[in-house]
Amino acid sequence: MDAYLLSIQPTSAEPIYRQITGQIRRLAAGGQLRPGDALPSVREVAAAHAINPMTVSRAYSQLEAEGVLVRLRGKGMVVAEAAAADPSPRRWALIDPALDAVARQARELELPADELLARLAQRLQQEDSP
Amino acid sequence: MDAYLLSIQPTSAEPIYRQITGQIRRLAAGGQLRPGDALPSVREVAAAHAINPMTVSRAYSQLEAEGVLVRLRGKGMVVAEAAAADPSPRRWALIDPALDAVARQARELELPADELLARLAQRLQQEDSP
Amino acid sequence: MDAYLLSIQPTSAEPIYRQITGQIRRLAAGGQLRPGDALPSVREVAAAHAINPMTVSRAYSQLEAEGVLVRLRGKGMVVAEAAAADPSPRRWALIDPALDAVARQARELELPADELLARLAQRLQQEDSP
Amino acid sequence: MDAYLLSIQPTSAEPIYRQITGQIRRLAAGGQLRPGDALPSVREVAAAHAINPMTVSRAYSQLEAEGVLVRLRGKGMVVAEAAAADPSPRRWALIDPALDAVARQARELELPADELLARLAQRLQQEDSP
DNA sequence: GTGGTCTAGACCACG
DNA sequence: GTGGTCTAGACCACA
Repeated sequence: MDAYLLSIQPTSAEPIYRQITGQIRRLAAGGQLRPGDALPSVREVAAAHAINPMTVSRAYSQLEAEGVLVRLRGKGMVVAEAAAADPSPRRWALIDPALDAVARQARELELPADELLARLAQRLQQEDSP
Repeated sequence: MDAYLLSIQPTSAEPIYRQITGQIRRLAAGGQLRPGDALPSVREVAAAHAINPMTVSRAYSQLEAEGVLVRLRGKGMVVAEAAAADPSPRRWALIDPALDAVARQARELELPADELLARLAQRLQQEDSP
Repeated sequence: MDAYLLSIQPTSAEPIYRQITGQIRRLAAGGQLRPGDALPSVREVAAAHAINPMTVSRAYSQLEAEGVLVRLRGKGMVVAEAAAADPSPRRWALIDPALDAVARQARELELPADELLARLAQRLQQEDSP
Repeated sequence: MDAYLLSIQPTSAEPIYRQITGQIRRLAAGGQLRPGDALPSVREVAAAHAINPMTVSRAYSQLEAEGVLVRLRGKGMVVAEAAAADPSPRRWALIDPALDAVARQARELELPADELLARLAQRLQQEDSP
């Protein structure tokens, strides 16, 4: 995995270390990161995104505690065997909160369901191609 | 408006005051809160949800600064005249970030677009009826 | 809970933050810390043991991620409802690794079982009284 | 001594080189490794457990520095004459820290002494037979 | 008052 | 080379 594949937005309200954990967690659950795949080193990620190594280290440590990554001493972090692509139900569980939030906000804004779905469909297509 | 119409989850990652401002802002933008409508008093909201009155007050003050609410001496806060239901484009802008997040997460999880849309559609229906 | 009830040994091979997490985890599992009990603030613990607040904060955050503690915004950390005293089997699971280590080392050292048990029994009594 | 008699767990929290030094030190103190006994070569151990030869070499060097092993040119490492089975008091000293840890954890978990001793006794028996 | 986050820099442990 | 740990200090967000 390339350090630049992570998308870090330092200005976001979401803490940097949480952006990292969330993305890696989802990439592993979705199968784009497979058991045994090596992750970019803490220093690589830190340099690539101009952030502090400890911030990256914190994210990796948390993923290790969750069982998503395992530490190979002296070699770095790799995706854990136990973190093979999640079965469908567990993957949906990871996106459920975001879907709930969208539905609630749409109801509060009284936005029509059909157009909402159309807008989401458009985004899903756009991001598929590139 | 009834104090209990607000949905507050103290354990959520989203700060309490932001849950309040977000919901009121969207209810006003969507037209469910109309100019002149009275809001529950700070004490009512605080008591109803067992949260700190200062937190509610802070949310109201921020909405006042935004022009969504106005403070009527002795009567409390009411929805501002200028906060009539937003035209469509501005309303969509309020939900765009949440849509972006869903699309990005779905791509990372490699979730199929059709089922994702079906799941969202289901939630939109469910929440419409009750 | 008093900040001084934690036993911190800065010279130990075990990292400080792990000493904290281990002790709190076991005290909650054993019922000496009950759901709702407040923990000493990060700053209190740091001052009491002359360690860096961030070290304490790191331990608390990890316990929150595990579900042992919950954060009450602006108030501090309390023991989670879900962290009521563990049933017996789960508590034993927490000490199993240490028991395994003792048994393995005793076998390697060819130490007699009866005297080993006697020595452990003695320690268990000593620590019970004070 | 056979290379496979060492029990190495690369994922353990205990560093690999320390697993090696600890086991050999205890086997020598307990008399299962006697002065003059040959140890498996660095390459054998490394191959048998799929670990880095440097790690094994480092463990051996440390044991040599302690006087547990001696390096015989062309023959490899053998147990030192001075490393005859330790007298009882010194052997107990090697297991004391582990006993202390068990006692402390048991107290924090509020586990009953009698059952704890029973569980340890069971492990000591089980591991004696095979 | 509470905890959260990040930085900068140091030192260590491991392979 | 790898990650781990800790410190010191700053600033922020929340209640």
